[in-house]
Amino acid sequence: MSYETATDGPDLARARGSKKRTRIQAENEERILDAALEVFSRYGFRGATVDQIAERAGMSKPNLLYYFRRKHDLYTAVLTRTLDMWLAPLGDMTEDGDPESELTGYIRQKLEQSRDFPHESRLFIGEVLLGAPHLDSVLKTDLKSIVEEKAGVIRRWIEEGKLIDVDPVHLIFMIWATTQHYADFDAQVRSVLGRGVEDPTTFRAASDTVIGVLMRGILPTRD
Amino acid sequence: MSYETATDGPDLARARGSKKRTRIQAENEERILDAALEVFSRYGFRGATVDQIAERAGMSKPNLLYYFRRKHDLYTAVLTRTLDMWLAPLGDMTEDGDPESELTGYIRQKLEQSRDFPHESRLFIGEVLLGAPHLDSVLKTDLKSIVEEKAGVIRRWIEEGKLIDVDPVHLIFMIWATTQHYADFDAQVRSVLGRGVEDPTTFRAASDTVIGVLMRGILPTRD
DNA sequence: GAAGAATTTGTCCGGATGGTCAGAAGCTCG
DNA sequence: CGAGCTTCTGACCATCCGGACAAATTCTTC
Repeated sequence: MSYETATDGPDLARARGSKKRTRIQAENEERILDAALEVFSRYGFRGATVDQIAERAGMSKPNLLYYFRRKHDLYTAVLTRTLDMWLAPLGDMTEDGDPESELTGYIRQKLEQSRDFPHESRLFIGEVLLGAPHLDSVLKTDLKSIVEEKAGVIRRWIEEGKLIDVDPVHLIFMIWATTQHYADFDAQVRSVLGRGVEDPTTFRAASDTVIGVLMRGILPTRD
Repeated sequence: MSYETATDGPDLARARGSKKRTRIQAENEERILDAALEVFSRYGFRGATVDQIAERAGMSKPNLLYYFRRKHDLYTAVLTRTLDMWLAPLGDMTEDGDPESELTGYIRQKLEQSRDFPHESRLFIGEVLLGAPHLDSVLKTDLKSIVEEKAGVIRRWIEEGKLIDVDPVHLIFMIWATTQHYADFDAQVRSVLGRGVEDPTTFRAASDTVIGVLMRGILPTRD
């Protein structure tokens, strides 16, 4: 005879319809997600262990598993939370306002993201590296559509003669690549420069160079 | 009583001084390294299993371990082999010849590398992502020195007025980032475009955009 | 063609790790 | 203050995986 009063954990309970989150739940889930982000981004999905995450979150493994029943659930949760933030700056880029300041602003935001949220960036690239098995569908829908939308904006700027003729999608790729580089390849950057982007001097040089070269590369000549 | 005629495996034998490699050794080590590259680049060090690599190499796990006694040895071997190739194009860039064709050539080579050897590129980034534990020392010596050398070349070009004033090291980072993006973020590129760089049209658009924007971004105006 | 070395395999081991489970402890609210 | 729910834990299990080993098989060489 099984123990009748036992529950199935907060996730399942909520999945069944009860929508309340207790104070303890909210706190712990937050702590767990933060810990998971750090560990997953550093060691990858397989490299991370549940014990490790639990320890960093300051709780026992079974207790962590009480909140997220499978390692995989936890990973997905962190990933989803991250993707939203990752995409946010692109959404800010609007057709009003001139291309120069819009694009410069976007690039700067991405660089700041790399500096301030390297874990998120690395978590994301780690997933993509593995072929994006957990968010393939999201990439093919959400990501694709926002890229297409913004590519449209850029294309209109080009038509108006405000930018030289470049492939908008590849331009976006270039922006992503050059900005994320400072988070994703942190170890490499650090080996060569002796410091990472968190160093103000490095950040300055990086943003001047990236913004300088990219903008010069796409703005019409008018010197 | 142990089996007296048993050997210690080819690697150890060679490490002890005997320099011969049998035909079988050469063939198998090659097969193993190829298999290891594919598996490691796809799943990362921890994600890859020795069984998996052995299977792909068409041999049993103990037999693979006969050639590389530890998973870690195998990983290091693949990584070293890869790093050399990864750095090669940069070495080709020489101070003679004009900056435009030298840099354009370099960028094109890196793009071709991304297209033709994506596994190598991904293996490398996977390692860097994890903080480059296995090749930290190599990065801090070999990589650092070649980057500094080439930064010097670029700096001289700038002094001669052949390039605009940019930070050479960050420029090199930009080139690496934009070119490797097509290998490392393959899954993302594919989600957005529906095809990867192996597609000639995509490759064309990518190289036109990357080379176009970067070169326009650093060459002095003369329109 | 046989001695001896190189290569290959089946089997096994121990540690790590994801996940389970029964119950203990803590909260909350009447 | 105590019933009933939520939260937490120690102990445990099954599986996966790197690696060891002894012996079988295949090469090489004389």
